[in-house]
Order: sequence, then structure tokens, then C-alpha cells
Amino acid sequence: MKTPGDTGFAFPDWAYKPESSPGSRQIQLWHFILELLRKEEYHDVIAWQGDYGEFVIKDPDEVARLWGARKCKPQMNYDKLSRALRYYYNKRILHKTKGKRFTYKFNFNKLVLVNYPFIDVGSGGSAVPQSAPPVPTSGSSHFRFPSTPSEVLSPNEELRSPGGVFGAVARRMGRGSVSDCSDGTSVNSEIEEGNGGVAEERGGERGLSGGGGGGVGFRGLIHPRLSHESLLRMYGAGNPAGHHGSRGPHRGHQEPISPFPVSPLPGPGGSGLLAPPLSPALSMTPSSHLPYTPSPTLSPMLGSHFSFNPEDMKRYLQAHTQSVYNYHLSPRAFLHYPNIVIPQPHRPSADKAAERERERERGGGLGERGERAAALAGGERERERERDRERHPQHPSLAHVALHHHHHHPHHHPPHSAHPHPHPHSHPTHHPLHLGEEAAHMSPFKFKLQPPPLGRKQRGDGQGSGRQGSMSSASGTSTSGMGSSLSFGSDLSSAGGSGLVSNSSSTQSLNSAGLPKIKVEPISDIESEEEVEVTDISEEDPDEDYELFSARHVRGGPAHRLNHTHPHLANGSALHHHHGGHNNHLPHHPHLQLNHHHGYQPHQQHHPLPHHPLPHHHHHPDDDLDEDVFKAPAPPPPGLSPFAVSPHRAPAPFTPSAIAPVTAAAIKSEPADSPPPTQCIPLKLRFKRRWSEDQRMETSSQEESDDKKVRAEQERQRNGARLDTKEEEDSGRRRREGGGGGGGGGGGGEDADSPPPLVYEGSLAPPPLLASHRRVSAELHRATAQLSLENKTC
DNA sequence: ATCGGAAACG
DNA sequence: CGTTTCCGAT
Repeated sequence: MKTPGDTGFAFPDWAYKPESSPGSRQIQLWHFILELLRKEEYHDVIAWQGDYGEFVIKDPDEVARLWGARKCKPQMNYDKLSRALRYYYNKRILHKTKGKRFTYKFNFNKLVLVNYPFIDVGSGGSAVPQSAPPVPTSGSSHFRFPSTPSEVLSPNEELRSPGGVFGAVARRMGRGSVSDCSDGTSVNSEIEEGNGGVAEERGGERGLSGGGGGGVGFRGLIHPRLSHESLLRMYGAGNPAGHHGSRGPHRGHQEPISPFPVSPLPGPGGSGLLAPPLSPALSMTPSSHLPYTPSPTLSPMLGSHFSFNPEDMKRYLQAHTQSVYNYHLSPRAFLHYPNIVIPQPHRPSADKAAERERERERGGGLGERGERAAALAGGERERERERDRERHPQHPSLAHVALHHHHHHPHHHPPHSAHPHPHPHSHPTHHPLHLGEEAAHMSPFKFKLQPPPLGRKQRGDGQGSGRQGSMSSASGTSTSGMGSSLSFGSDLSSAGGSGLVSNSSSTQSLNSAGLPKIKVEPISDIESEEEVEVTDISEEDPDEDYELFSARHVRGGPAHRLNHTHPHLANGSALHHHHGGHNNHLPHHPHLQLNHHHGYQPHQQHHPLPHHPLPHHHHHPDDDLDEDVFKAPAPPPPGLSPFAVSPHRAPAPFTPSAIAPVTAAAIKSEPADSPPPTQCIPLKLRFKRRWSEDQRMETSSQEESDDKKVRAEQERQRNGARLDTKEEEDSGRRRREGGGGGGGGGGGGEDADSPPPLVYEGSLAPPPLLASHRRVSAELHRATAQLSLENKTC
């Protein structure tokens, strides 16, 4: 559990990985894309378009160039860049918008944003889901990437003035966009900035070390995920009264607190200032729920307990955010919150102008315009506030938050992490989570069949000839082989855990011929994320969460109950199946269903039946994952979790935290009730639902891909009964776009399938409770803070 | 254009 | 691990 040695809290593994963090490590392409998207300067090259996270690369070569510059890969070109982008398909970070050239879409839909409240995706034109203001939000429309920690951190002022906060961030980010490489390609050199930046960062590092106290330092703490609401609140709080037009340079400096050095960039435009604007979006909450105490910024480190006091919450959130940000984890949750705006194709706010100019000076010259944006933004802001109010009249409590956290909790380790799980076998009885996790590890969900590794050919020799050829033929997806057996159960060999397994042994076997190995590839994300899934669920729709929550309460029985209800679920195998629809996999119980959208129905499922005992997971990769995309971090070990409390009772020893456990339990296994695990593993269950409509459309494509890899097989296995699956696709495909309203025809199934993207209709309010949660420590902060460093040097 | 396997790189 | 590079297939 905890990590060895650590003291009490442990930070989730993911947190530690430097690699994950955008800042510290190298920037990831998607971050970069987001970065460009958020800047007006680059609107001529890349911009939001359409709905949700859809964006179009207007000038592929330029984007590639910029990317290459950032990575110091002068040789970069769109072909390569696009390959990288394609890799995201499987990760679900992105999808290709079919039919539109150079157009891709982020998976944000639901997920993402929670952690990064800042992001605003513009609302696309029309369709903005709910949140979208009817308005021209235009200004903002873009999606913004999160800011740095500092933003979050920032205390009062900053919070209030988005500009300020963001500004800081922006600066940072801004700088980052491109760097020059000595190589030559240089794009614009941002050397100067870079230098400055570096310095700053350095500072950060220092902090790190210092803070860390030696080494390990901090770890600790909390776990991550915040709920949306919480965030909102936070923000709301921040904005309460104020923000008015804000955008100006705000008075303060902005960086006060943050551990991260934010550097004041040499200001492009002016110095001080800041920045870019970010988005108006933030202001989500209209009123502030909490009064913030302005704690002295971060300083508060304090104690360690986390209570739901505003301050603590604030800190917690901040920390979380930071960490997330830093680690590039994703925010999954942003979600649907009303506040969030979805991307839109146009421009954001004004501040950028300054930035832009700066860039321009350098040579960037891309777009320019921006002023008006500011104006718009302001207007928008207000609107948003209004909206928010409507939606969230007030949040009663943070309880939600707590819940959410819980979910996550399960510890999960990153897949990669080498370490064996701490508890190798969890108690059989309980710890569903663990099991789940393990299971997850063990069984990959996605697999790809691969041809035997025949000699991989080395390209080196003659490239020309094809390396590829061989493989393709063989596999085939498998028809043949697959069927039989992919047993999932087997453990994966090392393979990085992630994935590939060469299975040789047992079960699978089938390779009769000679294919001894099939490569199975799980989606990497997935595994780790079981929780995520869970999380996702909850997160996905606020509603959902809520429902869950309530449901539980209402019914009283948390997991257990659920389980009872669906016995078959217990088997594990059943789980996945989803009832008919398909999109979601969580058939199990109501909860799940709830999540989906339909509200929940108490009654059990209707669904046909799962029949299959096979454990395999089957989750379709796609669906589930979609959300994962930005995956969130893993939950900390149960014990550790700060929040561990279990509101509900948890059967197991571990305390599950609220929901999460529940779900997990339900899904995965159940201790007592459940029958023997057969081997099934739960797999991750992913809820399916695709991101949204659009996606659906595209889904087909995705599915294809997925199918190719995984799905087919799975289905096959289950084949006997399957019927639904495919169908679902079809149905799924249909999209309803915006609004159209009625469609008519269809019929039913949609519900399950098509969840509307966002949604929250209303009720978010919840109940509450949370019991305890405990402590977070300040350390968290620090830790997170420290993490943020970026390096961009080439 | 786009997809995606394979290998190499840091 | 996340690309980067190369390239055949669609």
C-alpha cells in the first residue's frame, strides 16, 4: 500500500512519475496541440472547429514545424506528427473526425475537464450542450488547457481574476509553444523566453528538492480527483463577486503563491501582465459558494487533515489540480459541468493579443486579432454565471467530492510501475478493487493479434521490403485463432505490463499453427484505470454520480445491494456484457445503468442476459475508454487515502470510499456474495458510451479499429449469444446531432446508448455526506507543486 | 489522406 | 513510454 517507506500518505504512483508530467518531461503532443489551440496566434494554423473538442489543422506543415521545433525534431512533418496523433486514437485521447481533412477531435467530452477547469472548450457553435451559452461565447471558445498549478493555487485574487491566474499560466505555457533548436529549423526562437522560463523552472525545482525533503519527500497525499463540483465551487468561490471585467492586468501579481515559479515572463506585451486571458470560462460559478478564506496562499500547509473546510478543499483541489496538470493526467472530469465551455472555433480572449504579438514579433505571425474577443468574453462570462446559477443553485456540500474521491481510490498503480502489487493477492474476499486491479493487470482488455513475431524484421537492412507484409497476413484478426482462447487470465508477462503478452502458455494456445504468440495488447490505459472507469462513471455525468449516490443511499445498500440484485453479475462475466445496448458496459447494476443516462432504474436490468461466463472483458475498448483519455490518476491505496471513509459500509476491509468502491465492488467482484471468481476478471469495465454524438459518428471508425484489435475477438468468444453487440454499433452510430430533436424513429434503444453529452441537468445537488475524509496534507501541495517543472530545453 | 505495424530513440 | 521514423495499404 503505501509505498514503502513512505509515511503516511502516499501519493499515487502516477504522481511520482516524472515522466508523466508534462512539465517535467517532455511535452506531449496533445498538450502541445492544446496549447496551440488556446492561443490565438495560432489560429491560422490550428483552431477549434465544430463541436466539442474538434479542431482542424489548417496548416499541417506549420503545426508540424512548430511541433518539431518544440521537440527539436527538425525533421518533423505532418506525416510523422499525424502518426503520433494516430497513436492517440487508441489511447482515446483523440479521434479523427472523418470526412474532414486534418480534423481531429479530443475526447473531452465528458471526461476531461474536471481537473482542468480551466479549459474551456469553446462551445461550439451550436451545439453546445448545455452549458453552452447560447451565446456567443465565442470569445472564449477555445479550449483551454489548464493552467498551471499556479493558477489553481492562486489565492484569492487570482482566482478571481481569471486573467491573472491564467495569465500566469498562460505565460508559462505560452512560452512553451515553440522553442528553437539549434538545429536550425528553428522556428521562432523563444530563447529569451526560454531562458527566462528556465530560470523559473529552476526555481521550481529547487523547491522541489527542498520541499521534498530529501528525496522522497512528499508523497502524499491525497488523491486526486476532484469532483467537478468541487472544482466548481472552488472556482466559484474564486470568482464570486468579482471578476468583473477583469482581464486586466490585474493587480497583483499573480504568482504569489505558487510554488511554482511562475515566471513572470518577460512579458511579451508588457510586462506584467499577464496574460492571456484565459478564459472566461472559468468563472463558472456564479456565486461563490464558499467564502474563501484567503488563506495565505499556499502557505497553509498545514496540517494534515483535510476537512472540507473551504480552505482545505481549496487546497486540496488545487493540489490535485496541480498534480494532475503536472502529471498530465487527465482531468477527467471536467465535465459536464456547465461551466465548461466547449470548444468553439473561434477566438478566445483578448489577452492573448499580447502574447500573440510577442510571438509575432518573433516571427510567428499567425493570427492576430483578439481584441474583440475580450469583449465577448466579458459578456460571456456573465452569461455563464447565470447559467451556473441555474444549474447549481448551490451546492450543498462537498460531499460529492468526497465521494468521488473515493472512487478513485483504489490504488492503482500505474501499469507500468514495475512493482508488483503490493498485495499480490488481495484478500480474496474483498478488495474488489484490488482484484479488479489485478485483474486488470492480468487481463488485458484489448488485444491485438499480432502475427508471430517472426523475425521482426529489422528494417535496417532493407527496408524496402516490407516489414509489414508478413504480419498482416497472418493474423488476421483473428478469426481463427482467436476464438479460442484468449484467455485473459493469464497473466501478462511482463511486457511492460502493459501489454503485450506473449502468451504462450496455456490457455491460449491456439495458435495452432505456429503462431505461438499472439500479441495482446490491452489498452494501456485501461488497465490502470479501472478505477478510472469507475471514476469515469461518476464523473461522467454529474448526474450520474449523483444518482449513484443517491441511489445508494436510498436503497441503502450500496454495493451489496446491488449485487444482490444482480446475481449474475456476480459472476463476473456477466458484467461486462452489457445489456443490450451496448454502449455501456456496465451492466451490472443499476448504478451503472444509472450512469448511463437513463436514470437509473431500479429494477434490475432488463437486459437480456449476459450469459456468458466468460470473463473476458470485453469491454469494448472504445467505449470505455473514451473517457479515459485523459486519464486520471490512480487512486491511492485504500488505506492511505485521505478520504477514506466509507460512507456506506463497506464490506470489505478496505474502506472503500464511497462510491468507488461500491462500484468497483459491484462490478468486479464481490466478496461475499459473489461466487467464486471464476477466473473472470472483471476487466475493466468500462462504461461505454461514447463520447458524444460526434463520436458516434465516428465511432464507426473507432470501433473498427478497436474491433480490429480487440473486439472481434471478444465477441467471438461470446459469440453465442451475442447479438447485441453489433447492433449496438449500428444504433450507436446514429447520431442525433444537435438537436434535432426528434427523431423519431428510433426507438428506443438509444437511451442507453446515446447519452447525451453532457448533461447535467439539473440536479446536482446532492446529498451529502461524506463523511470523513480526511486529511490531506499540505505536503500534497508541495509535492504537486514541485512537480511542475517544465523543461523545454532542447 | 489516413491508417497502422514495426523498429528505433531518448 | 511516447513518440519519431519509415512505409505499405486503403
